[in-house]
Amino acid sequence: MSDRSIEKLWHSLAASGKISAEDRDALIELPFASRALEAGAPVDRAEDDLRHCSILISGFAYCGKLLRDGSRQIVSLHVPGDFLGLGNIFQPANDRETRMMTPGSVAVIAAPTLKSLLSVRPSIQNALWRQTAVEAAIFSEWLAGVGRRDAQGRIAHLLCEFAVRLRAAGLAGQDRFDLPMTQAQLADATGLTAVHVNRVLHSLKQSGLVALEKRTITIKDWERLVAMADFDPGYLQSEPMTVRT
Amino acid sequence: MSDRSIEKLWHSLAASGKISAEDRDALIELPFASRALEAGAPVDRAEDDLRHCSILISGFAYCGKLLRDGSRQIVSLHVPGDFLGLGNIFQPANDRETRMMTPGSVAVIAAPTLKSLLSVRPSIQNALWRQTAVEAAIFSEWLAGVGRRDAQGRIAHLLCEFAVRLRAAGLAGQDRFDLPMTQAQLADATGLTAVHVNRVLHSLKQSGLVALEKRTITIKDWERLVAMADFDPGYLQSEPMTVRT
DNA sequence: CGGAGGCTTGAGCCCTTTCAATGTCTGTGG
DNA sequence: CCACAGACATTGAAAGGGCTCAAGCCTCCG
Repeated sequence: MSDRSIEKLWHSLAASGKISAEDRDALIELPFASRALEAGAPVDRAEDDLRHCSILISGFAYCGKLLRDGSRQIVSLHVPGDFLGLGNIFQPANDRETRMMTPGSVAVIAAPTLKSLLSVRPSIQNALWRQTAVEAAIFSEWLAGVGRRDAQGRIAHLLCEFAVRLRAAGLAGQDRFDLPMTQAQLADATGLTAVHVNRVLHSLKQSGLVALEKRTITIKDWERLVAMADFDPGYLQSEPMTVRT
Repeated sequence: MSDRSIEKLWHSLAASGKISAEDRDALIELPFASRALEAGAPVDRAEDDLRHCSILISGFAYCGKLLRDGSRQIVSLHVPGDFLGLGNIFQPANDRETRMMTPGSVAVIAAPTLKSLLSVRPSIQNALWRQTAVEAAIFSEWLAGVGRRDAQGRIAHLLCEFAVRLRAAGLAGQDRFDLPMTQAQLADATGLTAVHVNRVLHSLKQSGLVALEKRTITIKDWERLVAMADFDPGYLQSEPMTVRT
């Protein structure tokens, strides 16, 4: 994997735990396979028997669960630097699909290879555990939203969360960013209908909370949006925990 | 912690990873504080500055998120052997509450103490990571349910999941078990209303899928219930992953 | 015996969905 | 440069699943 593309991962791992230079080197040495992907392309094609994890280098991705009736629930959104399919280490999940929302690239690594690294480098294992924990926290936050917030609150919450995560990844300014998903995907992420997402989006606009131009969002009244979403960004970060290195 | 009470934990950890006898001993030696709790009692009272984790020894518990408007979303149910508040290791969560659903007991341990054990015993860390991963998988399953299943599907799914988890913990027979929660709690777990939960429960009964006596559930037609819930138990288990010991 | 928490049931409303059609944008090929 | 296709966005009307409100009931327990 090129030093260039690993930077994002490095940044996100370092943000979530103490990792030594040796850890970093060990990570870089791994046999990654870089893949460029188009928008809509599945990320975790399991053409061989091995399971894989990947690191999102550029672009945005989502992970969704397919229900038997054909509907879909998007359960997570991913920004560059995120691990994709970490759960594949423990469990195969045949009803999940991870796809790119935009063109981008990933670095793929076979799960067994990653596993053997982890057994030698507990601090990396710790960092990945932490990422799983943050993911779980986001899940439960979404769960609360879909279960107990109305449509406006859900959309508002998703906008808040995405804005914060983009800023953390250094990909967005203060209150203006590109929302790289269609309204249908927004609907699948919030448990709504594309039609209703459209209406809610426009009601947010008419209320003066946001501005919409194509897929660029400008948050015009952060305070009211946060209030409407009942948004508290605490769950997105986790403070580093000391681990013997 | 008594050898008796650690058995459940031991069982659940061993089920999720290779743990050596030394690991087991190291775990038992930890300074646990055993606490008996009444139904409805909060589990993670943070009366001191330290954060705590606990292990549920007996009884059932839930973890919920409180929304600002006073509503609540229960995000997880816990059976004996589960770790409670594992997320506390990484993040303080002031909008969460973990409470007992029934009388029971927990073994409490300060998070820093647990941390220091983990840094010495990677395989225990691995087992806890795995438990976090399973929890995340359950979250996302619930998310899909609340987002995309109708009320009947959600209730049916919860019943299926709980039955399977109880059996895995050795606490229930084939198709008959005690559901240790009120209909209001069921509602908070499924994103519904207590009133509607009541109606759905009775419609399941009238359809001949389940029988209800007080809070004892008998699943009378497992196949149709699974179909209605679109239930696939795969996400509840994770196969052990080899780790250097 | 009284109170509290939980369960049950009914009626009406509302948010969201469904269905269906139209509009807009972008890229492609003639 | 225009015609066309396809994906996405927008809008309206009507239906429905679940909610709200409200009352009554049961059961346990002090």
